[in-house]
This record gives sequence, C-alpha cells and structure tokens, in this order.
Amino acid sequence: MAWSIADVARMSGVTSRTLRHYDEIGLLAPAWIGSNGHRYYEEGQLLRLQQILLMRELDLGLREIAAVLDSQADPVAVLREHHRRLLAERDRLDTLARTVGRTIAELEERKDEGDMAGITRPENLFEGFDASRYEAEARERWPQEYERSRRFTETLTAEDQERMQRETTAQMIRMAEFMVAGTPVSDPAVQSEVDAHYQGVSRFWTPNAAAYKGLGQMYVTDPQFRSAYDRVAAGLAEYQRDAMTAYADTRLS
Amino acid sequence: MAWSIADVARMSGVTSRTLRHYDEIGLLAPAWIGSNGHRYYEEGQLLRLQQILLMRELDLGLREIAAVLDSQADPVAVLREHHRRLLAERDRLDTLARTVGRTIAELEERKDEGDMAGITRPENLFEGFDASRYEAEARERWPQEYERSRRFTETLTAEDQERMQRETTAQMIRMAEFMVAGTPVSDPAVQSEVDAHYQGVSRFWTPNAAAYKGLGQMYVTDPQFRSAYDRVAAGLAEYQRDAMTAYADTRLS
DNA sequence: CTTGCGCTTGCCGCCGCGTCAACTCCTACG
DNA sequence: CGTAGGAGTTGACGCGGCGGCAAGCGCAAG
Repeated sequence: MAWSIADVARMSGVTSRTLRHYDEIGLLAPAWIGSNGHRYYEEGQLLRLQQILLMRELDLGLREIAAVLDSQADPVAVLREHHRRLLAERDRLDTLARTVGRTIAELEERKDEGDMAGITRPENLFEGFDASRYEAEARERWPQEYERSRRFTETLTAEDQERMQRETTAQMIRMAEFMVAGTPVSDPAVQSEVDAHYQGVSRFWTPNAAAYKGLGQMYVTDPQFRSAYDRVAAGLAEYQRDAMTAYADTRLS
Repeated sequence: MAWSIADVARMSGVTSRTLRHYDEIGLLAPAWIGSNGHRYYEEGQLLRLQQILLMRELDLGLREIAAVLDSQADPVAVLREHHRRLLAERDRLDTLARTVGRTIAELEERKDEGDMAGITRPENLFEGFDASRYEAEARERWPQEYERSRRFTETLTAEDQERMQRETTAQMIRMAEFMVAGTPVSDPAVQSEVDAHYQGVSRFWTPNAAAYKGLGQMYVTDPQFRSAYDRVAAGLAEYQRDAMTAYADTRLS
C-alpha cells in the first residue's frame, strides 16, 4: 500500500509543498521514489507524519521534533522546556495586551477631552513616556537590570508614570533647596532625601553601593541627565552625586 | 545639533545596524548625509525614533508603525486591532500550554506504570490522539468547522478523549449488531443510534444535511475510516453511511 | 498531436534585524 | 610621509516554516 504525495496531503491535511519541505530538511523522507521521480509514502511514513503533526500542534520547532523522533532527546524533557517557553511567552503577551489596552484608553481619553490639537501629533502621542530617553544608557550598561525595570514599568498606568515624574521633579527641587542653603550632603535631612531617592530607584532595580555611586556619577556625566538637573539648578547634578556617594558609603556598604 | 549613527545608537539603545535598516526600509531616514556618506540625525529624527521604539515595544510591526507615523492610519484603530491579535495569541498559547502540560503528565504516568516498553516507542507516544487522523479530510473540506472543532478538542483532557473513543467504538458495535440482524437503516432503533452519533459529532461541529451525508460517504471512501469500520464488521461503513443518509433526509432537511 | 493532470526542482518572499566581509574616509602617531 | 586604527559605508547571507510561482517532465485521454 503506497500513497502519492497528494494522497498523503489529503489524508493528513498538510500541503504537498510541506511534505517536500520535510523531505528537504530530512524530517520525513518518502518510503521510496518512483522511476518518474515521484515520492511514495507507506504506513511507516504516515505514522511518523502523524507524530510530527501532533508535536507541531504543540508549536514545537521542526528541529526539536526531529530530535525527539530520532531519539536524540527525551520527549518529556523537551516538552517541559517547551511548556516553560509557552508560559513565558503567554505572560509576555498578557502584559503586552494590558499595556496596549491602557494606551488605547489613554488615547481615547485625550480625544474626548479635546484639549490637545490632535492625537496624531507626534509631540502629544505617548507624551507620558518621555522618561524612557534616560533609560537608554542603563539598557546598555546593565541589560539585566534594565530588563527587570522595563517589565516593572509596563505594569504602571500612565497616571502612575506621570505621578512618578512629578515626584522625581519634586525631589530634585528639594535637593536644590538644600544645595542653595549650603547644607552639606552628609546632613541627615539631605541623606533622608537621598534615602527617598534610593527607595524610588529600588522600585525599578536595587543597586548596591558601587552601582548607586555609578548612577550618581551618570547624573553628572550623561548629557541627558545633566541637562535635566541643570534645568532645576546649576550644579545640582554634582550635589546630587555627592549626596548619593555619601549615602552609598554610609548606608549601603 | 547633529548626531552620528553611533551617537544615536548609544542614546536610543538600538544598534547602528537597526538604524541603517530603518533607513533602508524608509522608516527613519537621517536628517542629512555628509560628504563622506555618513548618516547624521537631528532632534526630529530622535523624536521619531522614540515613537518608533515605543510602538515597537508594543510589538507592532514596522509596517504598521510607519503607517501610523505617516498618518496613513488611525493609531487607536491600529492599536485596537493589535490588541485583539495579542489577546488571541495569548489565549492560543494558554490553551497550548495546558495541552502540553497534560501531555507531559500523561507521558509521566505511563513511565510510572511501566507496562509499556518505552515512551519513545512511536506507537505508544501520544496514543490518545489517534482520532486526529480522521480529522484530516475534514480540515481540508471544511476548514472553519475544523478549526472550531480543534479548539474544542483542545479543551478536553486525555481522559475525556479516551472516553469519547470508547463511546465511538461502542456505537460502532451497536450499529454492527443492527446490520448483522438485518435491521433496515430506516428502523427507529437504528435512527435513534444515528441520532446519538449526530449528537456526538455536533460536539465538534454541526453539519447540515448535505455535510452529514458527505461525512457518511467519507466513512466509505476514505481508507482510514473505512478500515476502522471494516475492523468492526465487513460492510459496516456502507451500512453506517446509508443510515446517516436516511437520517439526514428525514431529520435534517 | 494536443491537452491536461500530477508531479518534479528551484528560487524568491516573508520579518527584523545579526553577523560577517570588503571597502572608504579621517585622524593620530611614529 | 606612511601607516595603523577607528568609525563609517554597502552588500550579502542567515534565521523558520513554509507559500507561491515558473519551468519542465511523464503519462493518459481525446
């Protein structure tokens, strides 16, 4: 009992193109090839195809399927790993969907309010995300922490983010007042303010003493951060950095 | 104020290769190009890049991003459609993960029982899914119904599937008894049995008269189905088909 | 002899880049 | 003055899983 490629295609539901592809990559060769060059399949191949399709339904890659079928891998182990990947991807999409949902809601709200000239205007669209610019450097220097931070940020609503931005600005202003008043960075009031800053940062990632000092230095070095601090008060970036350094030395090590 | 490609890469966190790619596909062209061929970007480009990255975070395709930014599409509509796709894909993965989880449990159970020679033996692996073979024809002829059926099947546990297989077999045996006894297919007892069959099929998809007759014909034509019926009793496939045809004519039209 | 079917091989396209390779231009250093 | 090195360029292939098209072959019916 032999079937042509079209027979197998009809019986299995895949296209003949797919069967040729599986032959090409060595996943499923026909039982034999006729003198006319046609592929002929027998029951053994149908059985193998069936298993291929089952694992394909589970979204396993063709490579992994081949490994399992050729007994190069433990099916349970492969499935367990695959299961883990599926859950991770599902969670990612879930988070993503919620983020997109919030973005939609936000855009619609603005449309209703009508106080913005138009949602397609670039400078109005996604206005709340301005802070993301500061994250670029971090993404490069500490990719893992950046990733954790990003995931956390995704769970925030636009209002949360706006509120946090205002908090940050308020903190900067209070630090500027200390600076202008000539308060030394080791002063308990200043250190308490730094502590608030550290707590805020820790919502995204938890730096150790060295990392926190590095962050302080970045406020001075990085043009983006620096200009943000300079806009509040001249010299604030250095003051903030020194205060953070003192905090790191006394409280984090 | 102009930035080189590496500057922009550092600031934004993407690679220079990506920026060249965006230029290539017309998503983000540099502000101008130096006499040395180098790309130079200005604030307008940074702003556009920022929006690109935001939408990319939302997993939008570059094509769609371009359409939104060039005001060829309504952002809210695009996001809404995207949201729908995300949810659908998430649900698919969720179902899939559960299916894979059950498969793992099933495989492990068999390992514990130890009455099978080895789980990697093809004829034992995924045994519960044997019925899927019969679905191939349906997938081709009625793709939509097949899809619905597949989704339904995925919600079943392995035990459910086994039970349904036993039910099917029992039905076939009862039909074979009628056939051997010479009962005409129009006999109420036979028709009642066919009704049970129709109800069973309807859990997957609800065929109209023509489709149900087509299914009956398939039992005769398709070698897979035919051999299944022939294994129970010679001529059963035709008897079943005739009974189904009578049922379709009297009850479904 | 033509027509048509069923099959073959071969290659491009998708999507978002990563990763070479080979080259040019500019600057710094000996 | 040459030369090394760094930053940039274009061009090409690769990834996964096929879809789809083109060109061609063998075989049977009209």
